[in-house]
Amino acid sequence: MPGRKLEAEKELFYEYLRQNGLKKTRQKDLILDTFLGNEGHMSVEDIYALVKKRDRKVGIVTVFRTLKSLNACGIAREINLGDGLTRFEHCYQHPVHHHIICTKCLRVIEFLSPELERVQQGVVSRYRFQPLHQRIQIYGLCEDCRENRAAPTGPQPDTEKIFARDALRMAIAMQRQGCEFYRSAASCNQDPAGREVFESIALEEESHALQLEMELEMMHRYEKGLEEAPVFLHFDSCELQQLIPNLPSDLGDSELRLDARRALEIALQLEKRAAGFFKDYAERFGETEGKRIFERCAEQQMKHFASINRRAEAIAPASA
Amino acid sequence: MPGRKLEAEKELFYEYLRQNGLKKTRQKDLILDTFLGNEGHMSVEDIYALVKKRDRKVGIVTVFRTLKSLNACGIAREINLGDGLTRFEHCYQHPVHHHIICTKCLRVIEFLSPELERVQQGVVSRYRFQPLHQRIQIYGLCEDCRENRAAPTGPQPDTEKIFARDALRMAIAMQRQGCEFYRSAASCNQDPAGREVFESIALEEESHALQLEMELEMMHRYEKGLEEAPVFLHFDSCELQQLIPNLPSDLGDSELRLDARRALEIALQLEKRAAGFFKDYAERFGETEGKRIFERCAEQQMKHFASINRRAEAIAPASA
DNA sequence: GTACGTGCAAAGACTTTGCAATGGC
DNA sequence: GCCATTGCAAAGTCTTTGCACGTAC
Repeated sequence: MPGRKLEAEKELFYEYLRQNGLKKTRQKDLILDTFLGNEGHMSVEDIYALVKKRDRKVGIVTVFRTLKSLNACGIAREINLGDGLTRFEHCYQHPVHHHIICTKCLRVIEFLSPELERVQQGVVSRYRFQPLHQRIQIYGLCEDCRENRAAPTGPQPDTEKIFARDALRMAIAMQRQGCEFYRSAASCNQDPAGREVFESIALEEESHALQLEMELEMMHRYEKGLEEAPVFLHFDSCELQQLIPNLPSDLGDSELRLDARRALEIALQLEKRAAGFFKDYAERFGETEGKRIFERCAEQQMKHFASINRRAEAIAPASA
Repeated sequence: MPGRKLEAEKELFYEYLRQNGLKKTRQKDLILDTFLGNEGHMSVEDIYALVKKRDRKVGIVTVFRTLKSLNACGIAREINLGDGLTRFEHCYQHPVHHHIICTKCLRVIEFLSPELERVQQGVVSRYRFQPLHQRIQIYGLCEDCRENRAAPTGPQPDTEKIFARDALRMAIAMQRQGCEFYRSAASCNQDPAGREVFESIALEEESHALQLEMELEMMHRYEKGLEEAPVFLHFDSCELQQLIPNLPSDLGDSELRLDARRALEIALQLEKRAAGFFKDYAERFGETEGKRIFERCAEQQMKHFASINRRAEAIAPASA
């Protein structure tokens, strides 16, 4: 599985070479391999040192030139972490992100925050500015350095994996929240048929949540250290909360009475919103595993929507 | 008035020199003057070119060294706008801010967004990271470049002035909102004494708003181009809206009936919140004119609070 | 008079370019 | 065989350092 991605990256590079009339060489291959085999934010010198270990005859100029190519074809991204060196990070199927940099141990935390993006979008739009790329870097001291502890040095899972994990976590949170909503709606509902509807949908949500949790479990098993890796995608649980429909509370809370049809309508509302929400999220990201998870969730919600809709139509055929 | 700030900056530099056993020289003075006399984000070369016009014998090394000193004593701030040059911007009594950079015309828009700050703070705190400084830069195309217009070249007012303007604008918006609230509360209120209270407070707010507006007017008159300068401080009017108390709406909206005492209590609530709000804002910024405006507003709101409080006590002496 | 300041030149750090030999295709 | 590639050296860019002379205090 991880090998497949490596292959895809190499193929992408070769394709780039072909399309530009460039040639495949031992050195380029070696540099690509070295770059792909190392996570983190490496300077030219870093990569040169690693390459030299494998072939002492490679020149640093070739490393410069090859990294420029890797940058051009979307495998590497040139970044500047404020130390005057050009550094390169993995770019292929990695979401664009921001950096938190410890000025003491030089550890870099990558993160993404749709809320930050939203606020920023609001700002630039006031100037009618068209943003093309951005640089958000926060410098300071990490917890370990502040407390004079050694930073953990184990191999870090790569950002795409962490992003996928966080996407799954978000999907699970959504599913769990839906589940809880249907359960509480069922328990409040005095109408037996409506209650039954909520209960059955809660079960469906539960089963989907379990499925996602299992998937997350598998992911953790395959990827060492993934579970402990710091959060990458910051999502706001309030955002999820807002998708939950309000139960009609004109009556006292305990006197809720929704028949099957009304219950199904409410469920349709939630499923539709959730689908839209995930679709929206999926669209924010370039081709990544996380994006695919969001897409899948949106699809699944739409399917659930459709199945609930069929049920609603069976009760009372739709008008129009 | 602007001369006074210049003097303060020079004095700050001389003080720095004295405290570090360094010497005051013709060259340092010339470089400081040149830096202070030019807004914008100048590279060493830029400043060197300007300095050379006044004294051909000055060396670029001296410019490098002097700018390092200016950076060290808080008059200049070293920034990196992604073009590989170290640039310097005014720092003394200028709020820290972010940059939007047009990659075509190289124009730089400075901005500040407390909301962005808030989101960012939320992110770093999840990593228990202690942020010390940050770099937020958005690259893209400005409106003028997208539409192939020439960028306006008039002299830009400096950021501190624009910040002060925006602080005033915010204070005015707050005052206007309060005014509107008291007016509408008065018109809804069926209790004559309560209505009179709201009306009189509305007048006080109005007078304060007018005072601030006059101040803004003066500011515009003294500073060419200030009125048209793009927004620097992005504040969210919802944030202001949230300070407005909800009128008790247990009854129908038109049946509001608040006696003088209740009306005064509601006014106290608003004034207190507003004072807290401005105090909070003032605390976010270093020594700048904008900060002082926020502080003054907080004070004024506290005074208003006290005066309303006296009125409330006159009606019914406070318990405890 | 002492010690920092200055400006020149030189060095340093990072990156790019020129060029002759090499090696894909 | 053509032409991109490579690795060396050299150059380029931005910045800092070394040093002898100058000058502020």
